[in-house]
Amino acid sequence: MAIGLCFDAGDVVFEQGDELDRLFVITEGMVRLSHLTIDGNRQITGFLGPGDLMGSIKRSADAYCTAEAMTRLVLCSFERPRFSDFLQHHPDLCLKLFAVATDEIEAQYDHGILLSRKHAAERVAVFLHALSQRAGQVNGESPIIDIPMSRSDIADHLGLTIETVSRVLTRFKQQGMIEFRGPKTVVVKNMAALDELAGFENRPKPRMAIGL
Amino acid sequence: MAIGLCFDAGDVVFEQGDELDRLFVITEGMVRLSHLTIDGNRQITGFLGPGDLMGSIKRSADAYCTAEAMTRLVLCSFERPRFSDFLQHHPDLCLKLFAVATDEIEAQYDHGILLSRKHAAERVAVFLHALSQRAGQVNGESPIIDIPMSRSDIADHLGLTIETVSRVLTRFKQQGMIEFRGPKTVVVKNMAALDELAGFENRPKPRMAIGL
DNA sequence: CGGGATGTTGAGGCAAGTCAATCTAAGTGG
DNA sequence: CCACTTAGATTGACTTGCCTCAACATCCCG
Repeated sequence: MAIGLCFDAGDVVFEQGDELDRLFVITEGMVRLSHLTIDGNRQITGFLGPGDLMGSIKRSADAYCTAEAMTRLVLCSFERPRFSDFLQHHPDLCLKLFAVATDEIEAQYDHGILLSRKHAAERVAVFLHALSQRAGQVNGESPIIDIPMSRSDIADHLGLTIETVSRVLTRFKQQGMIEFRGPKTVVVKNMAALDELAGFENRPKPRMAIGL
Repeated sequence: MAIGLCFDAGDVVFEQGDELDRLFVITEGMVRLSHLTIDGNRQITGFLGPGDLMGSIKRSADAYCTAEAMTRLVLCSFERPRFSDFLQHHPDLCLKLFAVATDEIEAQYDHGILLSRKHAAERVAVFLHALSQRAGQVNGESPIIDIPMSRSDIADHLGLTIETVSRVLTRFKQQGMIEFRGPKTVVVKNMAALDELAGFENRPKPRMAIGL
């Protein structure tokens, strides 16, 4: 029933508009989900990692997003009809998945607030905070954050421009909050200040994400 | 199992942070869902109407939003544990609900794009478009839209200020796109122009919404 | 016919976008 | 190993759309 799949960085797993009747669980690597609007804007709806779910989950449908491998990627693929059958016979799992979906709705509410009400610096702070959380390593002081995505990806995720993202990051550097080890690696020198800026709402983050 | 409930306009059904172990199906009337951030911003996460679902759907949790009746309101209330049991024994319904949840995720993706990339005029156009859709009456020409919510609600839903919402509406009026019959009733004189502005993506809208 | 809530209009400022010019990093081939 | 190329990132000057603040108009309900 399940098929293993491998992709290289940059490969497209599925494309927006593709008729997709399949869903995936990420085993290894990271995925970027992006959506193009008719007026040519790209929105990064999310970044997924190991354990996360993506693809056509409800009835068969055209994919909302394009899914691209950001790193070497290992996936587990399921045919949706079979998966639906499976869920029919495992109602407990179905309920769990439903909970994951509602968590994602809440996460999107939060993201909407970020997009509509937060300043550029706050958005970037939230983003860095989320990255450091994901890394999981609570390196007491000065955690090192690896930023696997481009400035353009960050901008399209946070509703900013690459220039603004760049400017905010250099301001953070000048303020001594962070230090750079190359443009894709950051050392957080003042986590408290970052959390303060992020306006950290102490809601526990769901351990599993979902993408469409 | 199910209990009927009645509210007057302005009544609070449940409040953000309340421990909520109950979910509701709206029978009659409209509900406004709002979320307050720690920095004092209010975000209207959505407006719900007849047939829509809201409340604590996953595990018991503190409510994310405050739910207020915008009109006289009739609800059907369910205890979550019993509802979960019910779902356990009706996996087909569980799958349907899951589909509703994923529709909501998509809707939130779209809303995020609106909040991050669309101009004030486009946002208001999308909003008016959605209102006219909901009304359902495809009055060939010049549909009449009833706007049950305040400018403040609209602003907090679209990530704008009341002043900007007001300005955009008067601009629409000056351009001959709409006409006012009082501040809460609008006649659309040029639907094509409105759709154009809204950047109408021809995705079929889900018939059922969900709120947390 | 008040008076509070809601909506509109105007003037001015600012955060972030746009446009454009470097700077840097990472290849690539001679 | 080094010039050359190219994509990505940074920085700067300028513009602008929306927010802020403030005044005014209108609606609604006792």
